[in-house]
Amino acid sequence: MRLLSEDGGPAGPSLVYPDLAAEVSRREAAGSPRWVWAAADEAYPWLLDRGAPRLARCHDVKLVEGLLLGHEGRHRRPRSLGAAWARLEGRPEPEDPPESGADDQPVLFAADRHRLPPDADPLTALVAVHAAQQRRIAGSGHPERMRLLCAAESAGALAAVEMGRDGLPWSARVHDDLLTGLLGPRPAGGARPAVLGDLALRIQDALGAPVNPDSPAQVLPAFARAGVHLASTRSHELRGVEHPAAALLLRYKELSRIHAAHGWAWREAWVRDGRFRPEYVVGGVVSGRWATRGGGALQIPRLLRSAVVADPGHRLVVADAGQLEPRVLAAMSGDVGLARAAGEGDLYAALARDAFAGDRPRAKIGLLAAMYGQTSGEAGQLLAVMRRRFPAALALVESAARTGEAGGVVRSRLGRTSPAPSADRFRDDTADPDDGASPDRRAARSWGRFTRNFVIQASAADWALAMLAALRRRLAGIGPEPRLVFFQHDEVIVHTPAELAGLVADAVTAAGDEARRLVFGPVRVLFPLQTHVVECYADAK
DNA sequence: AGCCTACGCGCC
DNA sequence: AAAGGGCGCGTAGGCT
Repeated sequence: MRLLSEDGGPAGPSLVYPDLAAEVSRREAAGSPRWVWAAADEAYPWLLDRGAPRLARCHDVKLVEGLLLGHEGRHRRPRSLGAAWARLEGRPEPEDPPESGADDQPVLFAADRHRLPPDADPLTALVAVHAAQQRRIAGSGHPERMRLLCAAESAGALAAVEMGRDGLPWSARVHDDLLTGLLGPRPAGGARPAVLGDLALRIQDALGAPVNPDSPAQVLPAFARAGVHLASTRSHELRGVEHPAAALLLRYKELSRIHAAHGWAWREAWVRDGRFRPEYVVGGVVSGRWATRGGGALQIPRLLRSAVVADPGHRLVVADAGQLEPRVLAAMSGDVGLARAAGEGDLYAALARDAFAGDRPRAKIGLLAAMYGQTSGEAGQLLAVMRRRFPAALALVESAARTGEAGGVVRSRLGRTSPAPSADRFRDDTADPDDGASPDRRAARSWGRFTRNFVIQASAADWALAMLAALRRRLAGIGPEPRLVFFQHDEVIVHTPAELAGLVADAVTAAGDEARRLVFGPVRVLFPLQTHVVECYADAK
């Protein structure tokens, strides 16, 4: 195993260590190095498997390359170390390898893993690409912001590996009791629970026709024959239907979804040793949100959250940033009225009091419409109120929408950049504004809604990532036991010995403040993290 | 059989 | 006048 010596630099010698994990351990304890590697999702599990400690900091070349390419308007170029190095050398770029799950790649800087040509020395390439990335960061419009973004993204990569390995505490017994209560005893051989078959029969009786309740193509005509004309079989539409089959179908949908998506088969696939271990994909969403592979980790139904139970003597510290996106809009736009509302704990209530005659639901709809670009129904009217009372906030989102409609790109607070619209999804026809309903125009408006939301969602992700990185560092300061076990957009769960839960809760609050300061500077907007110390996730709401 | 899209629903 | 953002993943039903 090789490691670049401290005084090495691009031309310096590399050192060879028979036991790299031990050397990494020694250096991590001796100082606070920032480890530079091609991709944390490959190198870090490999090191942890061999006894390396948790590492404080890293620079993930692949993730940083993705951020820089996006910022430079080259979203679709390959991001691997080999591709970045080939661009530096003026060689043809290799395609990125297909994303895949964990593997047992036995070496850290193996050329083929990163699409390096056979004659390239991986360590030389890594050093050269890292240096070039530092120059590109320094040359970006806001170097401090881009540096922070790259550091937070890289820290996120460490947290993602750790969370995927630690897993979310999951009680098979509680889960089983829930399933049995809803679906009856587990049928043998993966068969459909009797409750579902029974509901299907009752639906057929009610409709007077044999239908598969899972098939909208069969259900719609069956309802039509019964005199009920529906545009779709979506739940919100069925809820307004008097026909007895509607209620039965709604119950069927609810239960069959639990069975199919989070039933016994799901648990056998994803829960081992009392832990649900999804694979987090950092940078999996262009806005900077994480994705997951397998297990649907970002959609754990509320109904099943009672199965998330702390170990004996432990607690879950559950923290979520309420109303994050409107607070982000307030902080970024500097809108005086919205910032005043965002200086309070319940932003929507403050907004309602200040501008919507105390009607909180209408205030919420108006604000969401501004951020999502909704104008149908009541939203259009509420939007007019928003525009009059919060002009700076509306100007920000509407400017982002216009940029997108014209084919331009927008950036988050820290510089994460929206992709340019692809030619097949978008053609600019602003020269022909009278043709209001043309497919091209609709596509442009759709892209405008995307960029409108991007500036908010991506800046919220900036904050969340900075918060996660700060929290991870603060938890390490408490000790080895408190562990991040879940992260979902604006929510984190820490699993900790009960006696440390108070310290963990304090660390959460401090991390939120730190993220606000780092990402948005000295703004009055609050980003409150609601923190609950519980034994069971379901008790946190 | 595998691959693709449409639909629908869970989460934020 | 009208225009609701981002995901993962299940089944159905068509295709090769």
